[in-house]
Amino acid sequence: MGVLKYAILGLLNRQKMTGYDISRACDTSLFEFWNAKHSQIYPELKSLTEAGLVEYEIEIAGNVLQKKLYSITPAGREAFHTWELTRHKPRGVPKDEFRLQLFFSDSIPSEQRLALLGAELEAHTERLAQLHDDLNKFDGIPPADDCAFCDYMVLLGAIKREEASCDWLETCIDLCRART
Amino acid sequence: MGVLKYAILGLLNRQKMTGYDISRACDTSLFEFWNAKHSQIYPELKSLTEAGLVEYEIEIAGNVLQKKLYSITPAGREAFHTWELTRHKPRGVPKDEFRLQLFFSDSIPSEQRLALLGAELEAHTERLAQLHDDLNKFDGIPPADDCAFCDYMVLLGAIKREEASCDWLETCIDLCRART
DNA sequence: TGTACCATGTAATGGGTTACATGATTCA
DNA sequence: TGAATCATGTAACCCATTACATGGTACA
Repeated sequence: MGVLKYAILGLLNRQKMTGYDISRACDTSLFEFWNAKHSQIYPELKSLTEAGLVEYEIEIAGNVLQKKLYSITPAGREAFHTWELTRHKPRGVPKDEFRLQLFFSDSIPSEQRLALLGAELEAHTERLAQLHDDLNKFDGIPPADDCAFCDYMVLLGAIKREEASCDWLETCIDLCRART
Repeated sequence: MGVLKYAILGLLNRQKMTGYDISRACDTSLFEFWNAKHSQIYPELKSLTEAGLVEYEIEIAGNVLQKKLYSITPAGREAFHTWELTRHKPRGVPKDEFRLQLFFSDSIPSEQRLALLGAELEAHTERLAQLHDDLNKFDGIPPADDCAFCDYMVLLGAIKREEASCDWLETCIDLCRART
C-alpha cells in the first residue's frame, strides 16, 4: 500500500508545493477520493525526502518564516510514473455505517427506519447540489490532455455516486411505505 | 467510533453465534458495507464480554473442541438499540486509489488511460453481474418487517452503486475518445 | 491589535491487516 | 489419511486521527 506517497508525488509532479499546500489540496481537489491530515503529510514528506523521491528548498516568506518548498526528483518521477501505469487491485468495499444500520433496521419501528432513510437522503441531496454547482463552474468540457479534464472526470464520478445514493434511498423509502 | 462493536451486537441480537460465525458473516452478509478479520473480532468479543454487553457458554463440538457460543445481554441490547436509533454523521468520502490515479492521468498517454478505464469497467461489470445473480435469488420482495427485507435493500444499494460506477466509467471512456 | 490563515512539527491513541501459532472436525 | 473447513487466539506492524505545541503573516 502506501498510497499517500503517490498522492503527494502526483501533486508535486505538477508543481512545487509546501506541506501546507499539499494539506490544502487534500481538502479541496483530492477531497472526493483521498484525504490526509497535515500530521500525516509532514512525516511522509520527511520519509520521501530521505528516500530521495522529493527534495526541498527553503523559502523565506515575510521576514522570518521558513517555508519548505518541495519538488519531485527524477527518482520520484520514475516511482510515480510506475504507479500511475499500474493496475491496482481495488481494496474491499468501503465501510458504511448507515448501511450497517439499515441492515439491522428490522429491529426498529417502521417510522424510525423511515426517519433514518429520510435524513440520509437529505444529506446526499444536499451534497449532490454542491457538486452540481462545482460542475457548473466548468465552461464546457476541457481538452483531454489538460489536468482540468481529470478534474472534470472525477467530479462526474462524484455526481454519479451521489445520484445513485439518492436514487437508492428514494427506492428504499418507497419500498418501506409500500410494504408496511 | 467503535462501529465494529455494533456490527457484532447487531448480529448477536438476531441469534447466538461463535466468533467464527461472526467472522463468516463479515465475509458474506455484511460484505457489502462492513468487514473485519477474526484477529479483530476475537479481542472485540473479549472486551464486549468484560463490558457485560455479551456473554458466552461453552459448547462441545465432537469430542474435545470447545466453542464459545456468544449471546447478547440486556445491557448489550440496550446499547445496540441506542446506536440503531441514532443518526450518525457520515465519515469522509471513502478513499479510492483508482480515482486518484485517474485524477493524475493527464501525465500518461491517452491509450494507457483508456486501458486503465477499460480494466476498471470490466471489474465493475463483473461485480454487477454477481450482484444481479444474488438479487435473482430473491423470490419477490420480502415483507418490510423481515430481516430479508434489509438484505434486499442493501443489495439494491450495492447494485445501484455498481451501476453508477459502470455508467461513469463508460462516460469517461467516451469522453476520452471524443476529445483526443 | 486582533483575527483568520499560513506554516511546521510531535505524541498518544485507535483501528485494522498480516503474520504467527495451534489444534479439532468432517468428509472424501 | 489428507484436505478443507471449523475454531480460537496473540504479536508486530501500518495507517490514520486527535490532540498537543509553536509561531509567523496579512489584512482590516
